[in-house]
Amino acid sequence: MDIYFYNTLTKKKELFKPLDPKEIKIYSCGPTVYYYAHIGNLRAYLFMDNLRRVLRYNGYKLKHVMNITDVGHLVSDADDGEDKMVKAAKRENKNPYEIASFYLDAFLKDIDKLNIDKPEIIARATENIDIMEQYVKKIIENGYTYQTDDTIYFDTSKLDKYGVLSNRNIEEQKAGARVEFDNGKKNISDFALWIKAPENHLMKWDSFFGKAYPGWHLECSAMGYKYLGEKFDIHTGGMDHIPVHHENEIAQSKGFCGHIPANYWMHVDFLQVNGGKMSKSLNNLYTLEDLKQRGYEPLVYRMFNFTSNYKTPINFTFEAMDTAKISLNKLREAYLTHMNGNEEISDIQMQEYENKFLEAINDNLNMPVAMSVVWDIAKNPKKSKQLANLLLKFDEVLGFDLKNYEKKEEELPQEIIELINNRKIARLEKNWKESDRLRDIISQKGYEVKDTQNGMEVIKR
RNA sequence: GGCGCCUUAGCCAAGCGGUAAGGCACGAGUCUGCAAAACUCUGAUGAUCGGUCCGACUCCGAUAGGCGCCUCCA
Repeated sequence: MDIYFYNTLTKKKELFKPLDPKEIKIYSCGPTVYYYAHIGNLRAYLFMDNLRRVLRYNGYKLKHVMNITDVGHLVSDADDGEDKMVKAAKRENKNPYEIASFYLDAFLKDIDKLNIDKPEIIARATENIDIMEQYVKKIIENGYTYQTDDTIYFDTSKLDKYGVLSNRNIEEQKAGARVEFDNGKKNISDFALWIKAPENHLMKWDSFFGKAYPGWHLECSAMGYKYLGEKFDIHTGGMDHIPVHHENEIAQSKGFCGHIPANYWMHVDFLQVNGGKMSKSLNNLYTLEDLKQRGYEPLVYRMFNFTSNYKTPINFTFEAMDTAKISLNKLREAYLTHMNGNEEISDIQMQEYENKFLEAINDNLNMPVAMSVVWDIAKNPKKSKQLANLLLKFDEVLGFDLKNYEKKEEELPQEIIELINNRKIARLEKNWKESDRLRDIISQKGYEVKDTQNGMEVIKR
């Protein structure tokens, strides 16, 4: 079935045509590992996961690269700022390499917890300095650069057009730019490719330009080229990458080989918190760990994300997280219930479910609509293994790990077990007063008591 | 100063030029000694104003509010 993606390059939803139907090539801008990922960051990787799973559900094989930025990026083009890695290193009294490996590890753990399907290739910038150097040399050879005492700049005025993604153009920006024009740059949109390292700079490499380090945007172009070639199918990233990072990647690629590196550019919009930006100063930056402490397992956050489309902003509220938490439990319960059912579902019905689901996910990853199909199945009054298996199939895209879900029989402390037994006796004797008293005690100790048709059920809260 | 986006019921939200998916909450009911759970039922005329059209939430314009980018940021 046809797949449609919204393409930032053309600003339209387009039919997806792979370069090579045997293998889809994707590049995703990954994290800069200088601190814990917050849930806004993680939305981007849930999107990436979603894209992977949808393509695979459609039968495609993937070659997907994600970079890990462990080279410090300067705070600005002018060489007067500290870079993020160095800043973090100072903060924690470690060297930048220790910072990188610590937070890379934390990041990988987070995406595992979210059940995110990892790209085939995870490439660290520091391990690819050589390819970046080659890349720059070629751009220089092709005549797209100029150099100052300490920096090699990309000359954006040499391009036929700069700003194809974001509709920016050099002239307009000059007019009302808020940013100071850096000394040495010819055009405001020019950017550093290769920078001579000051004496005290910690991360630097020997190169044709002396001890130096790469500019901000180079790593993605170079590693994309290394693993995927001059042209690949899809490039993903956050909204914020559109105006600078991805424009510059496009510029670099044009300077390197004359064309835009990817056919489809897909960007995730931001997660907002209570209608506004998430920021440290507002004290609303949450990590997975923060959510866990408030009682939301990581997959709840996954569920929450499926209420909206990736390319619109989503508003994070704890009310919505409660919704997601309950929903996830209901879906799991429904799955188990269907698993134990034996009713027949017609082929026509089954086919309709499959078609609707596929149509939704292939329509630019429309997860809200896909979920409506899932709920339709989950709430089907006929209880059927066929439906359970269908949910399992859809779970290849959803990623809730239903297959491994089973109702956990909580290991209850002896104290609680005794209370439960006493309550059972009280109930047999129809001593409701005692029964309620015991329920209150159990509840006070943090356990929830339910009297179902199959007897008493006690769950830790 | 420039570029762009958003505004749909209490909350998260989808789609669509022809009279608004889904989830959760709320409310009502069934069940139960009660409670919880489960199940059933139940809600919006689309920020405001104006225009185009036989017909607009869906297109155009204005107003209000919000968000993002132009500087590291998913």
